[in-house]
Amino acid sequence: MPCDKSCPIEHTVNLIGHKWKVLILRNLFHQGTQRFGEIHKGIHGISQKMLTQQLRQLEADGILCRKVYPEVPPKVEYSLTALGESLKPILDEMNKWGIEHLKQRDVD
Amino acid sequence: MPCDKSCPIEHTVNLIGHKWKVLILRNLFHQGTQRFGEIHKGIHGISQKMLTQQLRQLEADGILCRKVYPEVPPKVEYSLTALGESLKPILDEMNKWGIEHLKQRDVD
DNA sequence: CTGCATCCGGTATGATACTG
DNA sequence: CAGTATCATACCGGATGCAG
Repeated sequence: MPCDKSCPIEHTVNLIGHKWKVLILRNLFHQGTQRFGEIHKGIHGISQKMLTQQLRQLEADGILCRKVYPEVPPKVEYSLTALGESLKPILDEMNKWGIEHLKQRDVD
Repeated sequence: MPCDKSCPIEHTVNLIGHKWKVLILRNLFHQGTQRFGEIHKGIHGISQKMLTQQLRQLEADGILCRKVYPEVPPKVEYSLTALGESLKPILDEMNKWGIEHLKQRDVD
């Protein structure tokens, strides 16, 4: 029933249903405003191209804000918008679940 | 800091950080135990192969249970395990966020 | 008839090198 | 430093085939 195109979960997934996007959000939630290189270092295994692509999509969806400083060397900062901040409860739940599940893993 | 390999969010993302997996979980949470064809119909745009692949991964990770009935015509049912059920709060938050955000969209 | 494995063509992704 | 361009590769979707 909620599986139409107006399904809330489907809508959410269309915006952040991608591994890298969640990890980008995690970084911004935890570190606040960050530069491109900072985010890149903080996410293990992502390529520059993929990071650029995902950042641009998140920006286009109004989840984060991209601020370019016209300097040399170039400096670009990314920060969460209000819409991005509103995703925090989801990230929190994922964090809580991960903690619980890692505890169980340790028991094994 | 939490960005090591033991980061809870990264762990969670590795298990369900995929668009189709979240939608599969949504279906099972909403409809309970379902057959392959039911899930396929319920998720718009997914191919049979992708559905099979994602279901197998979720099964391998212990999130859902696959039960084959040796009948003609064949029948395969998928249901959530206890581990899968424990993901519900995450789905709930995604649902809540989607509802809120769709409301804002309507205003536009 | 259902569930799913295989083959093939298009698309997305990763590694590297290069630019402003 | 923050990307872009290029190319090799891996992944994905669609059609087909097959077993039960």
